[in-house]
Amino acid sequence: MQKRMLAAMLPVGQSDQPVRWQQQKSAQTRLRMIIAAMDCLVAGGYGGLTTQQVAERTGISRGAMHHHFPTRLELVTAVIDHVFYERMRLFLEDYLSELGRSTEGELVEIATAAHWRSVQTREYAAYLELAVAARTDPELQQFFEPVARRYDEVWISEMIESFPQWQAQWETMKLANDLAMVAHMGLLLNRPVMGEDRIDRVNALLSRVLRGLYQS
Amino acid sequence: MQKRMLAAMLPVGQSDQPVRWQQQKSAQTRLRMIIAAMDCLVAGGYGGLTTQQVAERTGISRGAMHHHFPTRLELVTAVIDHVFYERMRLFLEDYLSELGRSTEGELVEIATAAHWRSVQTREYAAYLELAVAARTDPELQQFFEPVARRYDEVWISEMIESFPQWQAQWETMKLANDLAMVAHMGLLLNRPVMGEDRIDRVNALLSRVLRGLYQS
DNA sequence: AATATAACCGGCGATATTGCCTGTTTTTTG
DNA sequence: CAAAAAACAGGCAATATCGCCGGTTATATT
Repeated sequence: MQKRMLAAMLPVGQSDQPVRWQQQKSAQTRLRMIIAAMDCLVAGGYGGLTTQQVAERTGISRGAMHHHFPTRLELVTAVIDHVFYERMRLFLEDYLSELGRSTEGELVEIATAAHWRSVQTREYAAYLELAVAARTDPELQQFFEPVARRYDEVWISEMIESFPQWQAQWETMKLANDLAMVAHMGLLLNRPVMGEDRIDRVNALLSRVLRGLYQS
Repeated sequence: MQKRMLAAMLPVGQSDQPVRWQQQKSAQTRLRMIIAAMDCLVAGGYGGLTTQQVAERTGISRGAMHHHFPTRLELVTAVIDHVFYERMRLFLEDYLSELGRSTEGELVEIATAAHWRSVQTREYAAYLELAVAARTDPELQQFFEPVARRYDEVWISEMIESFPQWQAQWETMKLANDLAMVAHMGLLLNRPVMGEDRIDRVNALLSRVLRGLYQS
């Protein structure tokens, strides 16, 4: 099931593995640049995503950079695709491994805990910077929002198919997912002010609320 | 009660009203610049808060700007103070007026609805941009976080004193407030993707959860 | 092996932003 | 009324970022 989700979010140009040396090297360099750009986002926000920084972190010249991504926006769009794909991949990897490890326990709590862990990854931090910047940058918004909507749709549809036991109350499932999503994002942004203790209490309340939702 | 809250968040230099013409004019110009800076934040994020834009929106030259705020950071700190103060003032104004208008009804729901309205103001949008930028900008963080913590403390302490009927379960009150705070922030950031319908449903669920919290 | 293609390097000009500086007008003070 | 102080205007150098270009090395094609 997770393969279908990932396939639906796969960045363009990554579907077929390269065989030529140059293609492989090119893909590697592109990936290193995208990861460097992600690090720039985490370190300095969208404003800190500068071509010089990316080139320096990647270890290549700005000339080579211009060869792979002629303009900054093209790099940004590649980062957008990569971030959404990796966000979903890492969540599925973590969630499914946790699902196999714990013999029993509430699925809702496992999924909620996995989601909370997923928002603490570097990929989510980069996504957050892009999402916030897209609200005030029309150029970025133009490329970010469509992908964000597609990611949301894939997430919802796959959630429905992955939990057939709750298919009857899939509206409730969507609602619970939305609440966890927005609450976790808010917790992350308020972490410096709130502190870990209050965050843990809110997460405990959230887990209790979501569990109750499915039982009603 | 609200006077004490506001006094605790009052920006420095605004406690005594100016009497001289020049002082008054200077204060007016400074305020216009701060408001223009807020508009810049809402329009283009923290990166869009540029001295040229502020001067242009205010209608003064960059030279006059340098007279009132020698450096960009000094303007930003003034904006920080103003945003927190206005955020609290607008919430209290709206909440208290709504409290006097509706003869009965749950206090929790009225407060929650008022808080949801408060996060849709221009002042909150500016606060959000500053809060997000402060996570990756050490310079901004240095001035933002202390004020944010003080705002949080004033909010909590005043909440406790304003609702003596729930003083016995003030831990629950803090928890409920935290959940509403983070959920509303997350809703706001996910609005472009989620859409109004899902937001309304999450808000309805949130209201139901918070009401239940106080009754248990 | 020779040519073509791709990856990569370093530098240039254009643009934008910041801080500071000099000069002018308006208000306050002695 | 003259001098001092404050509000305001416009310009200049320093810095940073972006897009682009010519040239170089490594790889692929025939």
